Amino acid sequence: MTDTRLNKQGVTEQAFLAAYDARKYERPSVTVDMLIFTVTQEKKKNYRKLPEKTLRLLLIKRGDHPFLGQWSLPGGFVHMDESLDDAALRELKEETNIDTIYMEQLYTWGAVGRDPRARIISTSYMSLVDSAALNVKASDDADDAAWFTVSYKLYQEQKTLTEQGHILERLFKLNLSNEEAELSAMIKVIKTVSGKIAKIERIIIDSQGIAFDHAQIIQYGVERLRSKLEYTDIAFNLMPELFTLGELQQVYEVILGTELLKANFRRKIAGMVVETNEYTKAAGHRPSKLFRFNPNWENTAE
Amino acid sequence: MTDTRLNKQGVTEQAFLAAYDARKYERPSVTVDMLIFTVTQEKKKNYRKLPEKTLRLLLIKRGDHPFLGQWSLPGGFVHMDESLDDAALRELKEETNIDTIYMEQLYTWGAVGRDPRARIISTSYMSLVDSAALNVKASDDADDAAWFTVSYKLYQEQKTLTEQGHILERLFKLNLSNEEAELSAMIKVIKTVSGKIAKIERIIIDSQGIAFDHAQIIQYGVERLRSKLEYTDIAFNLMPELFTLGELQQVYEVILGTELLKANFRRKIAGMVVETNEYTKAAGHRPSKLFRFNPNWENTAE
DNA sequence: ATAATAGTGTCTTTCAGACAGTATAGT
DNA sequence: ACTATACTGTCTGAAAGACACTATTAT
Repeated sequence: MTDTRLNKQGVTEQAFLAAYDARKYERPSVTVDMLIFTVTQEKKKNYRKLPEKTLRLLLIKRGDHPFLGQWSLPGGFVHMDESLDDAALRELKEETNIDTIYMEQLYTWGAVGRDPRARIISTSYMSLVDSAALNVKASDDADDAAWFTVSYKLYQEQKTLTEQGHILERLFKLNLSNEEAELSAMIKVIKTVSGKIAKIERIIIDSQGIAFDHAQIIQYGVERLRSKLEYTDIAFNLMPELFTLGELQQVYEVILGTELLKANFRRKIAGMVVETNEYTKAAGHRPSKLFRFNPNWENTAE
Repeated sequence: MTDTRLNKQGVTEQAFLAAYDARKYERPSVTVDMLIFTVTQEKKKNYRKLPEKTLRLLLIKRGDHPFLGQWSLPGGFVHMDESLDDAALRELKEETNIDTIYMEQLYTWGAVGRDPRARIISTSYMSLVDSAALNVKASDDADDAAWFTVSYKLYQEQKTLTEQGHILERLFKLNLSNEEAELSAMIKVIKTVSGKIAKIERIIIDSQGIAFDHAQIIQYGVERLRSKLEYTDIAFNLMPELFTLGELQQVYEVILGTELLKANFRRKIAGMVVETNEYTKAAGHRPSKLFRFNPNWENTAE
């Protein structure tokens, strides 16, 4: 349809668009930052014991200023001819070489001084990958990528009552470690309630070896991952095709940072899985049935 | 601290940053789009009946190409010296003249062709305002702003079983109306489950009078508002200082689009409110106690 | 008196948490 | 036999849903 209506300047839509020049104004740069999580197995410590699982995050060692030598989230600039999601998928593919993957937009970070180079606004994405599918081709890229074990805990909590409400300050400790490096950060989350108005503020108190504001982005991502684990089926993106319920429970436990009771856990996830006729072998104890994801699981959320 | 380390090109951080020029690359424009919700009262239809409440959204009539004459969300470009949040607050202030307000970032929209003028990436924010505080100074701005009644309903649902899972297609109908105009859109939400990989896609099927991809942004916002209503205290941002529990329930009902049972509703919100010694007057029925928000309500979520 | 809303009590079902018990492989 | 995990049954209490009942005002 050709719209022939005129605007106040007496110009048609076609002419208006042809004359439009976005470059008249200064614009920020836009990047995507990827939180790529996986869960890996350690070695068996004992012929009986199950191998321990750990939550891992992919980071890149910076080879240039700023934050030279520190670790940052993989990511890059959004091209003019690709959508935000496509840019995220492209970065993901570059780092992990996996196509079919769970990916979700998290949040867009837009503080003015968050990147010392220039005004850069960054949209963060979270994706979950099965480490079995990954190990085939990991970090074959030339850049200095490495997986870090993620630990995220509440460190201190303080509540102050005020006249109109209260202030809740919580200090979280984020630890990222592997054989090569040990990174950490403290993130302060301040919730101020005054009358009916509540405000939440997040500040990086101390960032050791983590570039930019990425400690905060990681904190946000871990919290989202934890909360979504409880009411969606995202955990299965971290699992191989076949798995035991014990392994699935381990994944929940390592992400949530708590122990769960077996009987209750099984009840909770019962509808999400389908049993197979296969069993594990060569365990120093009773073999367990293998399950797969139930693709007809009715998920009310999202 | 002055970092004197050199990168691979033998340049210090200081020199690197001084030479950095972001303008070398083409960049998209970044805007914020505001979803400003309020709940207003209709006239009493009967000396006994409570006045009906409706959920309202603020829209702006476009006075220029593209989408000339259609309605869009208020918003604008992010300046180079302000954060994303500050840009959103500025837009909010321009439209409503209110400072202390609930505001939350929703999602960032980054499809390539979403704006015919140029490559524009837009971060959407949702804010909730008390209509009582608002009516003092509403839309005094020169631009053509108006409040629209929001109706959002599931229209059609279709489930197709496939070999590896299923496809769930849901069609939602969004209606925005006031005395002046009647806008509508159909939004299709497609959830594809294949094996363990689930994908959600949202498409605008038909947008009548709503500019750009804003129908989709509104749909996303209404869904977020509904879900947050159930597990947080955001509803109180739509309430005046003092309110009756009946009024509060009306607000919940009009947003959720369902009727709630009084006794159960009261149980649910019991901890969030504090009673006062005041009562409503001149009702054609038993007067009701006035409540205020309980600022010491322990909210576990977020 | 009546129509409308205000406010309370309680039964049932569902679900989460806790815990105790039985089953079964490999060494 | 022992150890570590696999798997099941059931008690409890909390929360959600449904419904019935009483209270109180302006007209």
